Amino acid sequence: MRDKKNISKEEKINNLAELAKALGHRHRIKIIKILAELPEKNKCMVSSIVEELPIAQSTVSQHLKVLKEAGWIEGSIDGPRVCYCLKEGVLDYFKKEFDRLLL
Amino acid sequence: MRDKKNISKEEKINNLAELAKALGHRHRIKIIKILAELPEKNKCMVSSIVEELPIAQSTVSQHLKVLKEAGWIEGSIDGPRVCYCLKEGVLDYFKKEFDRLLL
DNA sequence: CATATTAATCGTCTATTTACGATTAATATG
DNA sequence: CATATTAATCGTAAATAGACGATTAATATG
Repeated sequence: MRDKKNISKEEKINNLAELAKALGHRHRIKIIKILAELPEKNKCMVSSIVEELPIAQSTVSQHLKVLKEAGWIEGSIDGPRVCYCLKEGVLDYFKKEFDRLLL
Repeated sequence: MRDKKNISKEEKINNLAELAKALGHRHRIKIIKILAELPEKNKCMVSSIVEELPIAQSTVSQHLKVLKEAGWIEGSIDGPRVCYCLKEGVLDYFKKEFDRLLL
């Protein structure tokens, strides 16, 4: 989900596939869920996410990278911390693309 | 998406993850698209799907297996042919679960 | 019954994914 | 400045995924 404008149908399929693939792991769904449940516009630091998952910090970091590269989340630096949040509108974007492609 | 009733939240996450993971490949999205665009209640034989994809028959067969096991599609035997269709209501089911879990 | 058609499965190869601990880099703090 | 905190990256191991051609199994058909 790099750029939403001017992309071909084929690219839309690749796009949706990449988003779906990134969604396709229980720990990553959990991460998205955590971020989706944050109060409006809030961000969540990595250590909080790590606490909520039964896997190592380095593994969480890898999952965050997958989600970021697919376009689900974005991070920002806050001192020695890094905070993540869902990309604006990404839940709707995913559903919309799913609909447009398959319904 | 084996059984939609009486499953825990954790199982719902696994469920959604499995559906999303199966959706997360361009050729499998194409297959779902082909089946989604069939006239009401129609089925599509494997050879037709193979024709529409740039990969070998055996590979298509593997993708169909992934989609079937995740609960996206079902197959029925018709003479020497096998015909597939989307599982009834699966597109809505996926969207509903996505919403329930993440919105 | 022999042959053709159709699709699943097998065996194999290569690439990717998922996990971990260890290390590194960046920033805060005493 | 030395140390602590935080998160990314590295290296690695094991498992899974995705592709192929060859084979198999099941059913139709001449």
